[in-house]
Amino acid sequence: MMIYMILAEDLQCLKAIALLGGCRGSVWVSSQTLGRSLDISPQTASRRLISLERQTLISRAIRPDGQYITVTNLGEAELKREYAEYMRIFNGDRKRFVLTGNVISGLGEGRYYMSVPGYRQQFQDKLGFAPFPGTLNLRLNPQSIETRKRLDTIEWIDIQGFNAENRTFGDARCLPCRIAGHPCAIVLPTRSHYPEDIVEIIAETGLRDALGLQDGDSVEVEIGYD
Amino acid sequence: MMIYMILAEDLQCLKAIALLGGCRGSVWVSSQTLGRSLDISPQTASRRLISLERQTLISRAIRPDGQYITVTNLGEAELKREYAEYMRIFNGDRKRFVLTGNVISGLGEGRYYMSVPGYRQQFQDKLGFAPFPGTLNLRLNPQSIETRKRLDTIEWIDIQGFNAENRTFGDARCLPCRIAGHPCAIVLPTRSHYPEDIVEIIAETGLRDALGLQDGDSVEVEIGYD
DNA sequence: ATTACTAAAAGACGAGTAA
DNA sequence: TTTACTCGTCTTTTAGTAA
Repeated sequence: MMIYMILAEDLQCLKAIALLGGCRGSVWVSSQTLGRSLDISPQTASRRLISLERQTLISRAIRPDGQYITVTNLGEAELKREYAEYMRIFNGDRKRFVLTGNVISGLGEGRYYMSVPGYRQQFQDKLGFAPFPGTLNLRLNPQSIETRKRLDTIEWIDIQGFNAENRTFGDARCLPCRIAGHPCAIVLPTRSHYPEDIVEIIAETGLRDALGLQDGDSVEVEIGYD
Repeated sequence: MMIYMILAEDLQCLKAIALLGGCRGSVWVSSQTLGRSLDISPQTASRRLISLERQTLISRAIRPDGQYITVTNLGEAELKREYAEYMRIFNGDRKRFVLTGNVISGLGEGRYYMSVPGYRQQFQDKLGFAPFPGTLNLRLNPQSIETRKRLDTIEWIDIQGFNAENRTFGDARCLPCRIAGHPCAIVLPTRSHYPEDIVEIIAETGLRDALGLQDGDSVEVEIGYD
């Protein structure tokens, strides 16, 4: 279970950088200023930064007057893991979210991927149902986009990529949810970028038919009610 | 600014205990199990627990088969501080909350306290207005009680206690908010216990008159929109 | 099995220094 | 001013042990 764990001191340092805005862009930092804010010597601060860089948790541009630091995706993921743990402590298990969006037409890619056995089997194993060959695509309303972002801090189920039919199928992740009581899951490619206002949903049955949905219809997606 | 700072290792250990449920009651832990979950030796785990106990961040009952640990209020406060920092990282400054409740009659104590100069002056200085002599009391609806709990993790403004008129006036804290656009603040005694479903609100003007409120009327309190 | 001590080993810290 | 090295010191860790 425990494969790798960030050191407590490194985490503390990473968090300090994130608090300065390191997740949103480059922030100026010097060993001295960082050291002061963490109550450690500039030397130690310098060493911490080197350590974080070696772990690719931050990236740096070193200048004569200090350094410009950005928290990498890996670093941000680490912080989100931590954040999620605090949410578990204080918000218990009622991590309930509701996304609202409107049905839109997809590109038909979902239908294809859902038919690939390498994916189907994993969904069956990990979600408890084999997906209907087709996905329901929703365009989220602005408020739900914010909620959607917060979902990145809770636990998704990993779907492993594989090779088949002379091509590569990438990693994905999914999050169980419900629409009008139907067990579904939000599916997302892990690596390639995906529009933040769109979610793609799979279920055991065709949701359009089952719920009589048409493009433009409003749909509520409930997460964490299981 | 930096008076005291919990060590990163101690924090990590405290968090692990909280994740086991240490904030909600006693949890069984042994040096070995704790060590395994933190990837440290049982000896180090033991030392960490001793350290946390010395800082009164946890309390322990040691038995031949392990120990029963509870996170103290101080320990929980420390974890909340940490949680709040992660919220700042990921939720930015839009820490927006809405409480909904119904107007109820208070005991008239609010009116008295708001007339005490030692409090009035502090409210003027720290909130930017001198409070109307009287408070608006709300009974929160169940959902808002949950939201109310989360407010404990964000930053309140401290109001210092003092001695005057041959008695002691205790510490308090307040949180700026708005009702129908009016700048207000939730006020709460720091030490004495206060019902979790009641909030007491002050403003520059009498809100009952200004908004035409009567007992039982529903009111929305917005926090973090400033 | 525990906790928690002592003592040896390991590792982190910060002063000094160079660039 | 920086960063980041070396090096002596000091702290922390863990093994071993007792209770």
